[in-house]
Amino acid sequence: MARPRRIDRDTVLVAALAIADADGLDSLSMRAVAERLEVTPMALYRYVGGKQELLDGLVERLLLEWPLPQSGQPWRAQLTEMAASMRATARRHPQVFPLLLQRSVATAGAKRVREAIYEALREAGVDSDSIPRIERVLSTFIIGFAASEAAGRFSVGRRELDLDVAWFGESVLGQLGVHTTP
Amino acid sequence: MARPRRIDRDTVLVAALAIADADGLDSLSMRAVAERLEVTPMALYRYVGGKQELLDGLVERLLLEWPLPQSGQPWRAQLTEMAASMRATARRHPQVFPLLLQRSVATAGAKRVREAIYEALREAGVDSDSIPRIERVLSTFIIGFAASEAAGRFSVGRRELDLDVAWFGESVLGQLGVHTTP
DNA sequence: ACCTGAACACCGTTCAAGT
DNA sequence: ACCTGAACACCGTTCAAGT
Repeated sequence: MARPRRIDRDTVLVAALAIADADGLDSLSMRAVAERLEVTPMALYRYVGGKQELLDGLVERLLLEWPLPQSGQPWRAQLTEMAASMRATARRHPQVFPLLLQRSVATAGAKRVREAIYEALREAGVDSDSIPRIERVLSTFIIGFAASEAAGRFSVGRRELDLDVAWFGESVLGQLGVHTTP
Repeated sequence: MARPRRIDRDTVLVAALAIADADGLDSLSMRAVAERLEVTPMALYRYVGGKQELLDGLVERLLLEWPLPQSGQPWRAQLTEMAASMRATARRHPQVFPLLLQRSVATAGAKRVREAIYEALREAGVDSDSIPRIERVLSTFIIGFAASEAAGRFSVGRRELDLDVAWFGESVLGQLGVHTTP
């Protein structure tokens, strides 16, 4: 007998994200998600394989819902905007964000963000052999920086951190001519 | 009645690190540490305040035992060596390492490493106002990179990652003249 | 001073059953 | 097809007691 579905995968992930944001990653349990959805813990296992897969799902959701910049803009503005929205996301989900550095780069969500950076680098005229390397450097820095900021690792204020990111951009992006096809 | 001490803070942290390295962070519990030390879970609470403080202690141990480079070497060699030993530590303790990005920069261990980088930057002739900013950029990149590498986030091999770090160093350190006092 | 014992309020997950 | 119930083997931590 087909019953009406009370929950689905997305309902579960949304509830999990809400709990993590409100009460922290330590309070995020299968049982807490179940309670919030007014369902038995075991009902969740149909939609997420278990706790680990739940965490993977959260990261993937963050990546897939990322606002990507308009590709009409100049490449440098695109990259700057992506860096800013990365930090904004980290501030919105400080508990979940650090997981980004621990999950593989091979998922659909990771690929989506990576391709946007590739596109900006192509528009910058970067030699195609150098693109993957530069993307790894850029994304690793900005994710690490945003995670650090969100976790309160730094001892200086937002203004100073804005300048840190600007300085990094100046150093790395300002150099891209070296790798540019003439 | 004074009894002989069966364990101390360091014994506890060493046991915890061993468990995390062998079985993963998920298997690291107060109870598991206690069992390994042949002691009751509650005996640990005299030496570490609780689970959170245990994790803080692990990070602090990693930072305090960091091999710092000889200060006789050229500044660039010092920084390169620190980056390499950071990645080596991450590979040795892949489970604990990512915690580095989530813990404050205000502890004694963090200060010790930071001062070594400051020293190298001073020897490079970097303007003293710029030093803290450059240190944040360098350490955030290299910790984020090492954590990503250890967690298997990247899809390319070690050789390629060595080149990533070299490229980053070239971009950022090669620029330091801009901030150098004449 | 240092450690134990018992207890409380939690976990993730399996397995069989209900509709 | 979708969810429940009971159970198992775990957690971190408090509180009072033992030596």
